[in-house]
Amino acid sequence: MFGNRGRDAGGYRRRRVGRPEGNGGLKTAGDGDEEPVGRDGYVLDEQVGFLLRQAQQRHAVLFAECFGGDLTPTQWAVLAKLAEIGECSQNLLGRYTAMDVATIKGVVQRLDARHLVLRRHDPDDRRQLLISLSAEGRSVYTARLADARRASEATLAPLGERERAILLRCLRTLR
Amino acid sequence: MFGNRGRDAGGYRRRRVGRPEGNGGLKTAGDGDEEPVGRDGYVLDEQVGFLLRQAQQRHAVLFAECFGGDLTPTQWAVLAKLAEIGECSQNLLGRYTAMDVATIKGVVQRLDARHLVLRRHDPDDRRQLLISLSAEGRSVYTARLADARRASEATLAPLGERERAILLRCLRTLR
DNA sequence: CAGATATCGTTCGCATACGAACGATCTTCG
DNA sequence: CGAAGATCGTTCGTATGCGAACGATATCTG
Repeated sequence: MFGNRGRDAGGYRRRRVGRPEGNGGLKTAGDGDEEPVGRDGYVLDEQVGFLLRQAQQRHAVLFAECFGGDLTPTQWAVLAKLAEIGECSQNLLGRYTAMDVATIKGVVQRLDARHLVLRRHDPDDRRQLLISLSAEGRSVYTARLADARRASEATLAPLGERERAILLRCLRTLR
Repeated sequence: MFGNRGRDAGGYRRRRVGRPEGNGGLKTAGDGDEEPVGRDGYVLDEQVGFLLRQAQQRHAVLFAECFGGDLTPTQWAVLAKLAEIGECSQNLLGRYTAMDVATIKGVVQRLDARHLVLRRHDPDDRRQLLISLSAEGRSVYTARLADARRASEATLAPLGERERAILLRCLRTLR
């Protein structure tokens, strides 16, 4: 299904982020070592942060493919969390979905513009803004659940059962 | 060293992205199941994409701590890659550092504003913009190498030797 | 050589992502 | 009650991150 993994589909080369294959004739500065160490033992391609960023990029592409473009991963996260826990203050919602107060504000704003969420002030605490799924938001959530599963599945596709479990456990530990 | 992991240091609560502990009295909509499945078997907190995003957030915090605020992960990636491969076209540099053409442009621009990189036109191919480390950029790279190592180390700290190796291998596979 | 095609860098628009500062409101404690 | 401290939402500035469109240039093909 995701056979060629969406990269370099044929004779032409799309403008996307992808590793240049091989070491296209580039001389690695600082020669002399036989080891696969590039410089000073620090190789960017082996650093967790760099790999994490790329893994997330890959996931973002697959996610967009599965969802056909509308609904970003963060927007979906908000919908899914609201479906899980029901009405919730914007602040708490941000913590549940791992978003900064400024970030969650923008995401909710865009979802509200599409009438997928409802916003109302908490009568008991006038500081709080309570967010919940609208009827349309709930139906969108239900309709897109299959896409979300496909996105996760597609991302983990290159891994076996055991590797998937270990990866998820490690990521949860790092979190 | 990073004992409390920078979260909720004491009596006050900083404004940061963090999981709310426990399930603070929230009723999970859709009850009846004993299983740890929240709704329809889809639990946001178990999805790769969500975990990847949070792992990267965590890394970003640790990276910023190790680097004292200046130099973002992407900026460091550019410096490190340039140190590895030497002068390079902006486009290729972007591919090596997994950045979009528009993104690498901004990063290089900011590094250039700080005189850490040099830019010159390729005389043989007037489309290309060749990027390289300036003298100052190289010394910054050398000086910060220890910080970069600490950032990677701090991120992987909660994992054992075997887990680290597996995680890195899995991430590379997903990439 | 000339047209088709590909590549490179730039720009624009949009969507995260977060720190910092701010005012409004709630809670706590004297 | 009243001041101090904490929390909530908003706004601003900065930095990624990517798609799309554009013009300039290089390469390929007939």
